[in-house]
Amino acid sequence: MRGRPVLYNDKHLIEKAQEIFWKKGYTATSLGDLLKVTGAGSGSFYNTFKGGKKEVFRKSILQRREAFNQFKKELRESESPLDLIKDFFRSIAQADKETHLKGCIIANSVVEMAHVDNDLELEAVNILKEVEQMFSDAIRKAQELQKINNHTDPQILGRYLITFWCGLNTLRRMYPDRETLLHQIEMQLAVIS
Amino acid sequence: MRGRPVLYNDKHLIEKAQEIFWKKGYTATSLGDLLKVTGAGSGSFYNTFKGGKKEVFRKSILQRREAFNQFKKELRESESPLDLIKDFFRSIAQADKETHLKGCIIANSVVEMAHVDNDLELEAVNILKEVEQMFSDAIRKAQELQKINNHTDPQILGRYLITFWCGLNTLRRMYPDRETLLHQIEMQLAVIS
DNA sequence: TTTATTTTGTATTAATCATTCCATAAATAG
DNA sequence: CTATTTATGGAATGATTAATACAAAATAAA
Repeated sequence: MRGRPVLYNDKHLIEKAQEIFWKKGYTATSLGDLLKVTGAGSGSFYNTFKGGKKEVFRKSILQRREAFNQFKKELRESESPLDLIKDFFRSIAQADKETHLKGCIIANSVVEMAHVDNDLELEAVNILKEVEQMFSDAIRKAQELQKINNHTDPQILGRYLITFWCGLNTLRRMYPDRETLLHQIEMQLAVIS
Repeated sequence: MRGRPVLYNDKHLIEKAQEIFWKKGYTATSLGDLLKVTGAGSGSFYNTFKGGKKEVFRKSILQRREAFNQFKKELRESESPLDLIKDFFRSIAQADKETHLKGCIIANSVVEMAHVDNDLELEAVNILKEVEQMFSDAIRKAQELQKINNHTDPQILGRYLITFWCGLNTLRRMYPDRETLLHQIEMQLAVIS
C-alpha cells in the first residue's frame, strides 16, 4: 500500500482521548485538550475521525464497553459469577481519590448527555442496560444453585445492583474514603445474600 | 435611593438560570443561553452578578438547597418523618419523561464538577450531605419510636438512602417509566422497614 | 430644574472553539 | 528515479465564548 505511514493509529488516539473524556466529560473537553493529550495535529485527528469530537467520544465509551465485555467473559467461565461481581464492588473501595473523582465514564455520560446529545445518551444507557443484564444473569444462577437466600425476581435485583452502581458513582465522590465506602458496599451487598 | 430602577432582580434571574442549568448542566449552558432565557442584556446580567456565570450557578444550586430546607421544616413538624421521605421517593415515579431526564440538579452537579470546578463540586457535595443527615435523623426517630424493624446504624441507612437517591437519578433516565420505577423504589424502601 | 446615581442595551473585545485547507513529508508502485 | 498516494503539522477560518466598555435611559436628591 502506498502513502505516508500512519503515525497515530486510531486505537492509540481513542485510548488517550478516553482518559481526558473520563476526567472532564464530553462538553468540558475541548478539541485542543484532545490534540494536546494525543500529541496529534488537527490534520491527523480529522484524518482518522471524520466525525470529529463526537465520533471519538462514541468510540471512547465503546472501548469501555469492550473492557466490560472482557469481565463478562470471565464471569461465564466462573463457578460463582455473583461472587466475582461482589468482589468487584468491594474493590471499588480500594481506589485512590483521583479514581473516585473520575467515577464511571458510562454512568457519568448518562447524566451529562440527557440534554446535550441524544445519540450518545442512548449509547451510554444501552451499555448500562447490558451491565444490568449481566447482574441479573449472575443472580439467577446463584438462586438456581441455592447459593443465596434472597429469591426476589432476578430482574429486580439486577436493577437494584445497577442502581447501586450509579449511586456509588456519586457516593465515592462524597466520601473518597476506604472505610466509609467498604461499609456501605457490604451493607448493600448483604441485601443479595 | 437614586438611580434607574432594577428591571431584572436577582431572584428572577436565578430562577430562570436554574431552569436552563438544570437541563443542560454548567459547562453546556452558555452565557447566551442565560441571556436569552432571562431576557436580560449582558449589561444587566453582569451588573447583578459580578461573579458571572459561576456566581449564578452557585446561587442556582443554593436556591435548590432552600427548597430542600423547606421540606426539612415539614419533616420537623411531622409525626413520622420517615413516611414523608418514603412518599417523596415514591412520588418520583410519577414524574413525566422530561423531568426524569433532568434528574436532580445537585446530584448532576457532583458528577459534572469533579474535574471542572472544585468549589462548585464541594458546594454540591455539602448539600447532598445535608440531605443524607436529614435521612439519618428521620431513620433514628423511627427506630426510637419502634416504627421500623431494621436497627442498623442510622448513619449507614442514611447513606444507603442518599446512595439510592443518586442511583435513582440515573435509573430514571434508563427507565423513564412509572411501573418500573415504582417497583424498584418499593424494593429499595423495603430494606428500611 | 439641575445634578448625582444607578440600570440598561448594545457594541466591542479578546479568547477559545471546532473544523477545513493546504503545502510538505514519507512512503510505495512502476 | 519519477509519479502517485497518503498522512502530517500547522496556518487559516469562521463561529461562539465570556466578559467589558460605554452611551443612553430612568430615577431620586438637592
